Amino acid sequence: MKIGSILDGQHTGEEILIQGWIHRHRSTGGIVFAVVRDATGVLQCTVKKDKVGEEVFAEAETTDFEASVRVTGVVEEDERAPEGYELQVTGFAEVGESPDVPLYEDQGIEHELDHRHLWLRSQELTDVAKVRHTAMDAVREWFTEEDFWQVWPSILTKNAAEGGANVFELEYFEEPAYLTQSSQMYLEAMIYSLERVWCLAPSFRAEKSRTPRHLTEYWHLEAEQAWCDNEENIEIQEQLVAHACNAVAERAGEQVEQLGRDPATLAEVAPPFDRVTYDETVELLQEESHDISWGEDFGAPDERALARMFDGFVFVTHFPAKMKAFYMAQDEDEVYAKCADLLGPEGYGELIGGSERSTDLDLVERRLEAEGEDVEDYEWFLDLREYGSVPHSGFGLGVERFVAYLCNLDHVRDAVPFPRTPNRIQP
RNA sequence: GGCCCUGUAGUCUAAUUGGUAGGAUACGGCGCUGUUAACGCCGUGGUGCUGGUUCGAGUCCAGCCGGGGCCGCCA
Repeated sequence: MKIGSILDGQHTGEEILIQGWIHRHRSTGGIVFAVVRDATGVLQCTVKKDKVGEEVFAEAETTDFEASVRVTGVVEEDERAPEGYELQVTGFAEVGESPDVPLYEDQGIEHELDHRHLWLRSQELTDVAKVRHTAMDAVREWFTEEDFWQVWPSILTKNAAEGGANVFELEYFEEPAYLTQSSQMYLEAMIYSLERVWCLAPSFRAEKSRTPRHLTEYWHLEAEQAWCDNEENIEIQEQLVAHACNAVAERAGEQVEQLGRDPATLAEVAPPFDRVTYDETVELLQEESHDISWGEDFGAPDERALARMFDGFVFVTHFPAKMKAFYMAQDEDEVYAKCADLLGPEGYGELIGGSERSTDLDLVERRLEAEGEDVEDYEWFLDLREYGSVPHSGFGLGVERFVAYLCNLDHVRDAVPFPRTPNRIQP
């Protein structure tokens, strides 16, 4: 029997069996209170010595925190129990003992990360996992509803892309290869048959970034659409994000509330989001005495200031083309890129980077060369512009950053079960 | 790549100008028939490593190792 269904009042008065782990354990001599957790909730099990006999009582009294147990008993409504229901125990069996489990109320961050495999049992990380699941579920259903096909690109690649030296290199038999930083180029290849595609794949950055917004391995939600310009691209993003926020509010409201995020704020998220151009943003920041001039990218403090000005999600559009990636479409003067970054509320920073893609074979080649890339490695990508080229756009969302926002986390590492940071690859 | 902080029992932490390392929690034992991170009493257990300064180092210095925060880079 699942604890959740007991807490829903479906089994009051019945004798049932639950299976779970010891969440709390108290004893007053003649009564043991064992609070048992399963994936659906926690339930207090009350073991009375005069009801169960010496042997069962001893088993319940000596069990450990986090031990796994099977408990039988009669469900009763009782206001003295933490959840309003408790199990009057008739049988108690430990399945797996748990001597000296290194989990405590007051853990330092180092201990917590060293024991991440156990700390995942905490209420907080369980709530985050459920919210993340719900958000990704919502994303999938939105894409399907909007005629997008989910596709599965390769993770091992020859193309460094994004013009970065920050790739993880590995030996692919005798030749060097890399872990992907973005699936974009593979998605672009697939729009010629499926037109609208999306993927959820890991991306890797070999960058020693130690900030609340960076992981070396993160999950990248990317989409690419044929026959789509920058404007429509933005509309897709805001609808997708709004749908996911609304779904989380509706289906995981309890979890986000527990994590300190008011579900109502997520329920209210709706398109259209605010938009500002890069030029306007620079002016706004300069008015607030930020040290920024035209042609410079925004820093984290700039993004936080912007978040305060707009109170919600905001798109910053039309960045100077030379600041942005080689594949972005540009205006006629080649000054601005047809792109948009989505900044999250409350200083969560850049959640999405997206753009219309350039179909100008010549321009893409020039930009690649300017970034010191070997054009030969990109032949296949350039081929896409050679054969049946089509206006198209796409974007990439940082899943952990989005989940961090949904869950009110102060660091993206808690948005993923096993965070990878520059000096942590275990557990 | 830049700036800053930090390392004391299993865990969280205290220790004044350098002077016998204290508490909490966990764990072990005893007690307790309605606990809510139960409680009461008793017990075990500690200064990351190497060197230096000093009569004396958790404290000051150097190096090493570990960890964290902020920024750049980006999602």
